[in-house]
Amino acid sequence: MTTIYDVARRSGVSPATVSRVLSGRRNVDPELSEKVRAAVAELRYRPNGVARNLRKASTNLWAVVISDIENPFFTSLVRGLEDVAQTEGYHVVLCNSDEDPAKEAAYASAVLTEQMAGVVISPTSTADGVQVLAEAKTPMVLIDRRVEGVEADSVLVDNEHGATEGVRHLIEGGYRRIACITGPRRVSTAMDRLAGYRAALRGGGIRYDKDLVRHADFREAGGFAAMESLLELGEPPEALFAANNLMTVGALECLAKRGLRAPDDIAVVGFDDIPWADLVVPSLTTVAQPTYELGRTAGLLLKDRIASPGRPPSTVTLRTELHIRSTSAPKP
Amino acid sequence: MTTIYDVARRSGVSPATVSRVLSGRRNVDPELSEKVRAAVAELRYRPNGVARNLRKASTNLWAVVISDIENPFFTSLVRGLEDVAQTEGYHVVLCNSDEDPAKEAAYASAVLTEQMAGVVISPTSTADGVQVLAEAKTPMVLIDRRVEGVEADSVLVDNEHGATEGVRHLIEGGYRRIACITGPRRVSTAMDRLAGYRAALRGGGIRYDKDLVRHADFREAGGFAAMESLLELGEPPEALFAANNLMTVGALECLAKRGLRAPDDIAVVGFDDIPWADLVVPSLTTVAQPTYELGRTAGLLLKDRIASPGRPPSTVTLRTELHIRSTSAPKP
DNA sequence: TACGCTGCGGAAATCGATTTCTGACTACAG
DNA sequence: CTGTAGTCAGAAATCGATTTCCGCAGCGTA
Repeated sequence: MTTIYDVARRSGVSPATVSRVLSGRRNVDPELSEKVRAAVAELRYRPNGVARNLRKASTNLWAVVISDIENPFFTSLVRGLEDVAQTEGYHVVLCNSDEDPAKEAAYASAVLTEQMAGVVISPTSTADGVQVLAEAKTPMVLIDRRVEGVEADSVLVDNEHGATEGVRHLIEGGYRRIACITGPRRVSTAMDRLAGYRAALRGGGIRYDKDLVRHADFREAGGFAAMESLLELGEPPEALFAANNLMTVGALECLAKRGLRAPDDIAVVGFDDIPWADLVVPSLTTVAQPTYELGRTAGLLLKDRIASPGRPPSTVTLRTELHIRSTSAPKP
Repeated sequence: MTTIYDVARRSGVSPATVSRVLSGRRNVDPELSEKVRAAVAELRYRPNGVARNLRKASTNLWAVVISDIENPFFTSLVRGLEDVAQTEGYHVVLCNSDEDPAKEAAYASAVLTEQMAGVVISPTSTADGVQVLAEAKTPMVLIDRRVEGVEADSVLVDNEHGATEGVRHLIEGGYRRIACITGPRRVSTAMDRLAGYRAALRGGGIRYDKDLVRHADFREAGGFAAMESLLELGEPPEALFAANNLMTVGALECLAKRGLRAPDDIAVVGFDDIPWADLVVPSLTTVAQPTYELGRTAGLLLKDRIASPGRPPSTVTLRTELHIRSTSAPKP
């Protein structure tokens, strides 16, 4: 490998001068500067980033810790983050935690030993890794979920409002027996969306019936099972509000398997958009989150946090958007 | 930050001994060893990965250069890669090239300066970055596409065979005027799938008609436009074979917009599975690629390549799988 | 003329770990 | 009792850049 010393020797200057020419952080005699550039080109010199990182005590890596890149919600979010990272000169390290606190903690540990510049993280239920990172004062942005007792920049979505809007839309369509499949009790988004559901019922003068609510695991299989159990009720629901994309898909599969159709047999509104929702027939009504924007905003916050570590933490809340399609058509 | 020197001082040994205790690469007096461990715990010492990387002249980073993580094909592939990386002690840096050779080259350059351990790359049309990396002898695995003149491990899919199977299935359904929307001429997968299409026609005794073939850009808009142009033919096609997922979606959107339905007005087979293809009504017949497996295989090859750099390059070709669903139902 | 200030290049310290080299000590064979 | 091989701890070199510190030269001002 050619080093800065090789370049220095070749161009008859000291390594310090080479460094100064390349970083442009100090004036250098144009003649020497030219010689250095020539030597760099001739030797095809490429600085060693690791050595630079060591000296500078920082890297240009951001970690993004999410539960699963295959979930379209995170896919798009990561893309938004990567676009910011790229323009700001960072690289993104992808970390799939699979909702496993141990994996989250392992990644957090890697963030620290590898001296990464910052982290964007969607916390698992116990947020083990978040605690470690907070303690180490690593620049960190929480996305999607809040964590009790941790002061950090966050990018959230107005889950309660979004859920309310989705459920209100069903009520306005004439549905009154509306079921809800939400996520685990320990996850803030699950509880917020449930709260939104209840608020909408209240607004519509409908009594809350806890038999119509299921807490599943935010996964496809969980949505499927929850739907099955709802259909076994003596008086099955007329409509369903499902609190994330995977559980919505699971519920739809359950309906398909039973030969039931939306909205004729049961109307459906799902939280989270799914790709090509328009192509699904009947097309799915969703409470869409601005996922790309979520990632982009997280990136911008992280950049600011790194630039001014002392700044008090800020929380950005983005709005959801109700995409009315066919599965929520009003009652005939 | 606490360093190995702090630990050494605290436990009354030399830094060398601390290093040996922690790496376990040499026998150390159990008593000293115990002292070191105690000091590590007390000081909450965490080795500095950057310093280690510098000394060892290698990092534990893999780059994965793909065109767009939002394309489900790559999403799943990246997940497969990350799973291998995790078990092998590597981290994955995500690089979206957007099919732009300049971006690809920029990422290749970053791979070199950051001393990443290896790269998994889906080359853009001119493969600028691949050339740079090949020249630098960086451990590299090509995925999805071949590159002329570059000897490297590759993981490919039997594109020609998959395309043949998909088109043959249409022929068996009684369709004879079958159109094909494929990708750019410079991309190997586009040409291989076109070759498969032609082979199937030949096998079915159907004359190849170049008016029924469109070269688009592998994107949604391109598929849409290509479909429009096919529908404007004096005698429009009875069936369509589209050579990737995004163009298939674009074509379907075009059909939807015109009020045409598959398979009644035009039968459709698409290359690449799409998520929840079963939920789309009518459900889409696809030539599915083993995308997760593709990423996993690439990871395993990369691991081997790093372990034994001298080994001659190997190519793994995986099989596609025809998923017969509704859009290709036989002609009545 | 003397003094101070500025601009710029080079020597050397520095970042924090790993690893080579050296020397002390032990054990065992002759 | 001596010589040799083997173990293991510590001193110091090392990875490759950046940056501090120092010294020299040139210029302006009193």
